[in-house]
Amino acid sequence: MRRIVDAAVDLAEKGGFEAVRLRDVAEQSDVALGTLYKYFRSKEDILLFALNEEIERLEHAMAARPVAAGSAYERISDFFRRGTRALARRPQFARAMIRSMTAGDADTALKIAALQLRIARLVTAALRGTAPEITAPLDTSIGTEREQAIAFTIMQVWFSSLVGWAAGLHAERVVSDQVRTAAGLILHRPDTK
Amino acid sequence: MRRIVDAAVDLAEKGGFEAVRLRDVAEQSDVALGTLYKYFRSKEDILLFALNEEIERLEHAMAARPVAAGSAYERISDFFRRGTRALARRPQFARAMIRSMTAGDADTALKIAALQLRIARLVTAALRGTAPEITAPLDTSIGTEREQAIAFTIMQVWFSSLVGWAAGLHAERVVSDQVRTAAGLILHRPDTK
DNA sequence: CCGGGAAATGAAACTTGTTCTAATCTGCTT
DNA sequence: AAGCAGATTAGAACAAGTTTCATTTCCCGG
Repeated sequence: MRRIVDAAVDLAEKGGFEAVRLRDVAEQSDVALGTLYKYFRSKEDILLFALNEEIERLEHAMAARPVAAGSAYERISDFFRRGTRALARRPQFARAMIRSMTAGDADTALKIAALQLRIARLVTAALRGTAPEITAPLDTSIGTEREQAIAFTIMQVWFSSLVGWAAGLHAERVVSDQVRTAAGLILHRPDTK
Repeated sequence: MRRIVDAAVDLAEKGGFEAVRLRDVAEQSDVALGTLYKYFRSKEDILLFALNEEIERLEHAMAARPVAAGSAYERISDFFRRGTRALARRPQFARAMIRSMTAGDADTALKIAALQLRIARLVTAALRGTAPEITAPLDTSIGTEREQAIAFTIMQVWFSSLVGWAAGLHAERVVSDQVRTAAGLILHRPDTK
């Protein structure tokens, strides 16, 4: 199962979503197709599992080195810049994961909702300038209602922008810029630039 | 070609994206598969063509009855409520179109970028409280830079929310609410509720 | 009326995600 | 050691998007 995910990630890094042919994944991980489908319901399911691990990594990185400097605007900008950078470092792989997020079947939608919560916790922490409590149960709500609304809204902007990036519509920097613009509008930055 | 789109829309209304089987589309529109692929590059291409027509319809509706009442916040909320309602009226069909938007190949990405511009023009018009100039060329920019940033940001929130709705994650009202929340944060509404 | 070329057709082939099946293997219990 | 349950395998089969191709139809200038 670890081998399955590793093989899928390996293929995704090389050629993106389409390159993750399940027959290849099965062969490269020394597993039969049937076994693969015992562990994962679909191709997207495998990549979402990988995405989950990436988010865990991001959680630990943010817990180890929280964005502390400056205003809320600066912290939010920095947080998403780091997150975007982490994705753009392996563009094909990131594209594959984003593609999996937009599959749109009810089955994976629930898993994505859970991922959203995890990220929202990180965003809210960055907004408040505190370290995220990554060991707390997911339904522990932090921040005021207003802070949660801000975090969620900027996450949505990030998601939209990432989808555009994944489709090849614009570059990594545009993603950071669009998020920063949104943060500026919400957090009353004078120079939206 | 009209027949092709009509057949695709008909099937999409009944069963969503998966129900649009190209063999069925071909049969229902009395056309061979090869002909279908002469006019459209892919399944998504057909549905994006339909989406384009929907946006045209929205343009005319907004030009005929522009949202004029109240504050910028109220106009924006009303605009997106109307847009969301128009989609939710034929949920399966809307899901299919949204699914096509997230396909993520470079080919369709450009078409989607053009659609974005069209909608952005409507949003900016709603923001300013003017009627959209739907006959002007698309690259005519209206509004200040700040207005364009606001329009674009709220569009991104709308898109994210629609993707969630299309995946069955939440109801139509949640889409309107999330957009309203974002508009409230940006346009300084006291009662974000 | 005729010939030529563009467009459409029908059908098969190919690809890849997903499912199914019969055979085999593995570890555990008695 | 025998036997059984459950996991695993190899491989076929199926579904649907996409491509290909030989043949037919259609239209139009001469």
